[in-house]
Amino acid sequence: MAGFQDWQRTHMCGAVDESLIGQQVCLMGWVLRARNLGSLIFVDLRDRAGVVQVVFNQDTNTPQAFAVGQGLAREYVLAVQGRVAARSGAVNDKLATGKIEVNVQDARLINRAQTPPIYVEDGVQESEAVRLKYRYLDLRRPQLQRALRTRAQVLRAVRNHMDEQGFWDVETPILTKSTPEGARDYLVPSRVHPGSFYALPQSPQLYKQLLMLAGFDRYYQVARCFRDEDNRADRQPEFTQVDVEMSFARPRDVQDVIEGVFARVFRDVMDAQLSLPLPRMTWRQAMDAYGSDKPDTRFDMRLQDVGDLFAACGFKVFEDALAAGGTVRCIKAPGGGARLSRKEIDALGEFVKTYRARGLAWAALGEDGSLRGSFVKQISEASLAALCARMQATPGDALFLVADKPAVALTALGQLRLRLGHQLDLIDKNLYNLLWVTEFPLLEWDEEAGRFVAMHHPFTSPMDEDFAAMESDPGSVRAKAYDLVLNGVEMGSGSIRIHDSALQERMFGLLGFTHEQAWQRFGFLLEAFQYGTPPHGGFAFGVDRLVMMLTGGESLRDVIAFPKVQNASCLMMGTPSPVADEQLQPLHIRAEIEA
RNA sequence: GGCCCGGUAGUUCAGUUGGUUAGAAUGCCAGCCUGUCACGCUGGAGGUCGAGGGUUCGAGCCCCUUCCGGGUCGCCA
Repeated sequence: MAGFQDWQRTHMCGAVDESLIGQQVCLMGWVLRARNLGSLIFVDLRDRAGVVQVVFNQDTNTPQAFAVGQGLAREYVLAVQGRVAARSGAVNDKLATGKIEVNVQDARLINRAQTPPIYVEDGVQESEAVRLKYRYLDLRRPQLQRALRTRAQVLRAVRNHMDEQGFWDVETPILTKSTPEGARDYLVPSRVHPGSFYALPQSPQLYKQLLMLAGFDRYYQVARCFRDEDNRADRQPEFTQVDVEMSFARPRDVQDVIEGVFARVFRDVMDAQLSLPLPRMTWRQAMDAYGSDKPDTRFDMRLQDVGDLFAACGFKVFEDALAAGGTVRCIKAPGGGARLSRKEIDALGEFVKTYRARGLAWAALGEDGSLRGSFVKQISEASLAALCARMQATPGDALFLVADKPAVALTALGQLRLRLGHQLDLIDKNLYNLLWVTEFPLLEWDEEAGRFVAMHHPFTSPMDEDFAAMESDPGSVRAKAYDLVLNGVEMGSGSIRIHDSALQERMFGLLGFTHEQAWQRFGFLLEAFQYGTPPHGGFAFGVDRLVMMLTGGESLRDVIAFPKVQNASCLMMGTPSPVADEQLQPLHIRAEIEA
């Protein structure tokens, strides 16, 4: 291996084009594939810019150069000097550089490679476990390179915009304080303080509020956050969010800034125009119409309240649910919904049960106008007719109903709506539907804990109009909280914060904290609030999810360079790992693993 | 913590009611090949059927336990 120190790379492989025909180039890259025809060897040479064909020829190459070509295998690192030429063989339409090739004049093998366990090509079928173990090889695939390039472009667009809007990028600690409420913390033991622990931040929430108190006025940060909870395709234990906070801001002021950032990202990265201001709906409207606080508005199929039609319909399931304070909601699967087979409908019934619905009632309107379904024989004709009228059902439609507690009925039908939207292919994949969901409830009841918990976080301000109900009817209080939703996925959330010490204590009271507990846990904040706190509010949105949406990825693993798997381990490095007792001793920790 | 799917050659998979020596494709190795581009042709090597236990004359296949990967409910202020 002769090395390459005295060679100067002139072009990226993927950047060689017809304009260079006749010119001398020096390329360096990885061997995607070598086709050895004996005295003629074609090599697909790859770098991050693309692939180009280089040709070794026994008749024209020096024996030394040709020997390099003969010794090549996949993923070897190669340097070639040669002349760009129009293809003397057939043009390859599948290759961006398919009209040209590089005829080798000299070549050097820079490094060899083991036979790779995966193919470094898009559209291959290796299991994700193998790909993640060899992530550095998987990352060579064009698809992942594109995704991470998009990610870099998104971050650049965000930073450019926020800088231009007068926001200062301030870093906050990674070693921070464990707080109750919220997700489980990742903990870091202190060597100097035996028995004490730092926590990795779930978000820079309190720091950014204190920065407002400190007069920074407009702050943002690309912040890494950590949550020790079970993962999903769209949930990683560590993730990146763009964290924003503004002083003297109303909800609309924050939303304007965030809309601006998203418009900038769509313009710079996707070359697409967002129409501003974005649509808005209240949380109540979203739940009632879509059965979700993050509605996918790319298709209609709205939920309807049909409970009033069934108070005395003769069908015990509906009547009992209503009598127990429940509700009956309905969606209409249009055109072709009635063609769903019995087996498919049974599967839908099982599906809603995973969301705690007791069952799924259905009715299908045949092309001849006849009605069949799970409850049509047990219900009065008048109720059926009223239902069809309310739902504006036409032949070929199917109706699905859930009768249950409101929260269950809405969620189950909302999820069913999404499933049917996909199953019946009602979703235009080219749309990017962004919208605000506003006026979230301040609190939600936690059955397990037997108390209210904050829906957003405990620092969220109630709406002024609802102050009076805080103690008398806490569940009805709305918050100055808002989420940004893209195609049914929560991009981020924000709120106007409490900036008054007394109101903050009132809020802690609603969460069941005594005065002493509140001061013990958040004393630094309550004290800080006494030193002249400006009204303030902000927002945070997930970079990983946004990039996933923009690149059409199925999982956050597709847009994070070194992701973790479901059980939060890294298959490549073997993270986490046990440590030696000698490492634990200075930390005053002894590991005793429970059986 | 619950539920569902999966684990067989380097890789992707097939493997019938439990029955001789576990197959295919691709990759890999060797040889041939001047216009290939998933090059082609000839030949060859390659297996702890995730692991442990059980049932059986006999287990890739049946049962139990467990590990690993994926999805999901709970959880994720």
